[in-house]
Amino acid sequence: MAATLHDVAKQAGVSIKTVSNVVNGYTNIRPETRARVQEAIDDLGYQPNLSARSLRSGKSGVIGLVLPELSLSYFAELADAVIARAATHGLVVLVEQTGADREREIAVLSSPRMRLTDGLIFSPLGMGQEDAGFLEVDYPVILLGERIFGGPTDHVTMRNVEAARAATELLLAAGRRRIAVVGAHRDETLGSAALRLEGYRQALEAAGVDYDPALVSFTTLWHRANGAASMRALLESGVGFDAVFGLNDALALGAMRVLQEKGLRIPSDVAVIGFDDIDEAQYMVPSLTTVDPGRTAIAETAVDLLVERLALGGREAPRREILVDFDVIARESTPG
Amino acid sequence: MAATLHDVAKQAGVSIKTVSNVVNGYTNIRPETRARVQEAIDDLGYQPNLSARSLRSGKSGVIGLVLPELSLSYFAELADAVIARAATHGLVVLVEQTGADREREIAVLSSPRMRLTDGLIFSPLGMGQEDAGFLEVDYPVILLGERIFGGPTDHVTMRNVEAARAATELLLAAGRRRIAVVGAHRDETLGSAALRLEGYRQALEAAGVDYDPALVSFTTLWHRANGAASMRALLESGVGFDAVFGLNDALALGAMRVLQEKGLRIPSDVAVIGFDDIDEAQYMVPSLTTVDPGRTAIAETAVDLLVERLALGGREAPRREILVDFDVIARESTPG
DNA sequence: TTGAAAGCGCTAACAA
DNA sequence: TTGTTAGCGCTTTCAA
Repeated sequence: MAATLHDVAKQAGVSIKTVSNVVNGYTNIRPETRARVQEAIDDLGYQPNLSARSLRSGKSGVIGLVLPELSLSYFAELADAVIARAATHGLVVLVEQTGADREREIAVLSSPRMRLTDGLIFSPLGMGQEDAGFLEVDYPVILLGERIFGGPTDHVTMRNVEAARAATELLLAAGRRRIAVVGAHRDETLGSAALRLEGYRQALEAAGVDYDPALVSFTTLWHRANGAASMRALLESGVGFDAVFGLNDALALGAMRVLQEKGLRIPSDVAVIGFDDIDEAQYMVPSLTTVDPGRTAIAETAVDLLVERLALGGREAPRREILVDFDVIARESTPG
Repeated sequence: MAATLHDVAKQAGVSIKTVSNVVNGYTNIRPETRARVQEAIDDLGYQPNLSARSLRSGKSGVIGLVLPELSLSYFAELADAVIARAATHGLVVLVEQTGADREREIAVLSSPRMRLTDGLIFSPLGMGQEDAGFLEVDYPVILLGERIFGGPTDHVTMRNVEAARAATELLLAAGRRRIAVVGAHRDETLGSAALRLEGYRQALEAAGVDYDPALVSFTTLWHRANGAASMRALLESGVGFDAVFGLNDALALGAMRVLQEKGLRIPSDVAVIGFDDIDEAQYMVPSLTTVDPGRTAIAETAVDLLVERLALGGREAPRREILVDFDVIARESTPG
């Protein structure tokens, strides 16, 4: 049986309160008392019971991270950064996967399973603007991504439109005019896909290049396999193109694989650019030009905002909308 | 303020025990009572307080997953599978990263931060056989990996030696005789690196091929970057080789990148095989021949074993050592 | 500076 | 079938 505050108090010949004070590092304790208590703690191998502490204090020291799936490299690297940052605040992270499914995303927000977290970092992929109401919960939520804007919570996101525009402009600057897009979503006006497509269109328009819908291929989840399938469809459709904008890196890498299967050279025949700057992008052949959307900054900002909310202890504070900076990283898959 | 059992009981005009019974799905309740209680629960939006439940019952419904880092695709995919399997048991997963650092691995085992987990799935990379004693803790631990054998806990691992031997044999069968190894660790007799190297040596010996230490390159963490660096060193050393065994996929992919930079053709000049079968392996150009070490089976077995231990409620049971099956998956990076 | 005691919300033993 | 009650281990007033 694990030792409790009582056991320590008895052994040290002090009251339970004094032990608690020592454990929690309060200052006003006579040094010899502290020493005696500490000795008893070490002796008994006392470890505080976090459930009891949490019940009493209303805080568990656990935050939740809700994301589509860890098998998507972007989210794995995001989770890595979130957990690392949380650790610097003394917080641990409970990770939930939703499979990008709207129902599961909504369910997790009111799930008793998540009730022992003090707050949530929430990255939906299935919910849409019309679901913003579900974010009204009685614990702090930091929203990530671009499925919902102007919701009731803090929000950390990237400059999708500007970044996608910059990516497209890099291709245009290289003289490419027939730029295919892999990964668009149908009937969306919000979400990463829609926003990045918007950036693409803005860049075309600014350059005086016509938008050709035949160059845009649609898919659902942004896996490598879907990038490969989309590229096959584009090639079979016979529509000509001299560049590809993968709306994320996994799509771009899947597409690149198919281009090379078909004997097309990158970047001379077809230039390729991605989005996310996942680690593997730089080890491909050719290495993938991409956009660093500020993933680490997003993760760290999200944790920091959540910690601030937690410190508020439920008091109201204006919601914040944070946009992190991006970077276009030129590698071998684009000319120049 | 969130509703409690008391509030629900008052509203429904029953005792707190009855509400508890309804919440926990006990059977012996009159239907109309149940209905009345359920109505009050819905009405008040009652959600059980998990800290209180956990304090009282001694179980939190949370398991811990301790791994080196989520940025390594192997561990991201492992975590994905662990979380998914845990969900089928109604458990949530707290993820901790150790950075493959021995001190941090040891620390996490006795960390109060992990005290609210019911048990741990523990995948060390820094600890060694001599640290087995640290695994003697008063909660269930399922050990993963091959750093410690014969320890006090259940253990789920892969057939490293046999799988590495099979991988090497595939290269030998293709007529390769100068097989370089990327990712070996110095002065190790245990651990994935040592075991896979052992499998490599066994295959060579069985085929009557001499072991040439000059073909073995050493590194630390199994990142793509280290695979690339090792391959550069091998090429600069001038030692001739016609095949490469990357001790994991990330290393193999990093190596493959450098081979192609240098204008070597895969597999005609140099065949490449990896280990792990991470998702991206099949989208490389050429796609990577590799070993599927049974990652999903490991994850699911680990969760199931932990759930069994949890059900035991601390009663003794013989420790188990589980070896999952592997598969060699031939793709384009090897001939034939 | 330290102690006594209440109570966080729940489960489970026991009673009715 | 339902109610009463003790107490899990801790933090936190309030008092000494």
